[in-house]
Amino acid sequence: MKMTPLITSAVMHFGEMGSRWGFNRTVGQILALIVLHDKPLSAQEIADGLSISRGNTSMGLKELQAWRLIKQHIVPGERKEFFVPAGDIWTLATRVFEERRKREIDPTLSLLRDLLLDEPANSTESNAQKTLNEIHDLLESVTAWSQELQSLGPEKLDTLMKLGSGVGRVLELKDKLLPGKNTVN
Amino acid sequence: MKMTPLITSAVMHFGEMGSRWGFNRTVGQILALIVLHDKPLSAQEIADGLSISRGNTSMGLKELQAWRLIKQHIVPGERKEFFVPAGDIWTLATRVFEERRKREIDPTLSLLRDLLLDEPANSTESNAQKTLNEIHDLLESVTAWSQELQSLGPEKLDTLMKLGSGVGRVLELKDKLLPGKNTVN
DNA sequence: ATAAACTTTCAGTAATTTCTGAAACTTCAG
DNA sequence: CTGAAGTTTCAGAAATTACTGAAAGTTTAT
Repeated sequence: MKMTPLITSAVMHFGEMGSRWGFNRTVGQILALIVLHDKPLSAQEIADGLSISRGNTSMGLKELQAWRLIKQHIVPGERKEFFVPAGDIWTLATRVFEERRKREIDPTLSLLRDLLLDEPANSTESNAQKTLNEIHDLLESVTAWSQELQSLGPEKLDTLMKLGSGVGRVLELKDKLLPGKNTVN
Repeated sequence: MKMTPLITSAVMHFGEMGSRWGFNRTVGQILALIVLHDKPLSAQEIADGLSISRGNTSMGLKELQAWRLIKQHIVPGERKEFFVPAGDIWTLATRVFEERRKREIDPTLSLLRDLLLDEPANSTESNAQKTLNEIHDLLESVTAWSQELQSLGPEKLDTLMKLGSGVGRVLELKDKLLPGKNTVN
């Protein structure tokens, strides 16, 4: 499997960024390698290409499958397992986004719900609860919103994003269009 | 400074989540502590409350200031420095979002621009470039979008988020409203 | 100018995370 | 059933990241 200079720099970069995106260096590298090659890759090719151990490769592939970013690809007549991206770039981005939401927001939402059920023991707690409640509401909005965006699908998402500063204007007009929706101001 | 059970669990939780949100455990704990207390806190109170070293506290506070999540608060007649949240919950969320975008997206965007300038050496590279270009466009959309959302401000953002499934419908109607905007489909 | 009250820095240590590679496991062909 | 071709697991090693605390730095009052 070819590792041209261009591909190498991209792979290395995605490795470095990996840790910021919720997975570790090798997982990032493996993902980049698989996404940038149109041909399905075997675990061994990946290990060789990145000069990492076969064991590490196996764990990385496992994690990428848990994130639903790659999938197995069966080559008829071949014993080995091959891997390909689980979808197009938009799909992958969406999955990363979704998965991070699960890890970064959901556990907090769940804790906040519990904490808000307790009776405040004094004014300090009562005040803290007020803040926790704001955080809770914010996270719920974000969650609902992100699920809404998910359900739009790539094309509409793209339209929405390209709408750019039009969003503000659409928002101003929305009351006339959608009288059923409640207004905040 | 009181550490009631409720506040303690919240602080501990935000500490654990901290690493997932881009900063480390103690930084998360310090932030939670400051946000949940209406009174300004001194570095010493924070160190004591969390049982961490004064040095670590100092570094944590520095980082939170770099993220623009807390600010100094001068108490007349006091020599010590006190710290308070840099704004309301929405402001803080926005800042975290913005800061993460800078760390997680901008460097990649910049690398991709460079890689796309190179002439592809062969068909493998040319294919990889096609994919890199898709990633580039996606990240640019996300960046533009997130800046757009920033500029709406908390109230409108809240309206937009609460709009929920109305977003899809607004989108369908937008052509009639904003004939100037280009359409993707 | 001194000292008290406070903050920051940073070298060394501790804790955590990641990686390796050998052993165990699985699957298939003959 | 045996062994070859492959995959996974996991204990220990390596690398990275976070934390401590003593020393150096800063600011203010006298």
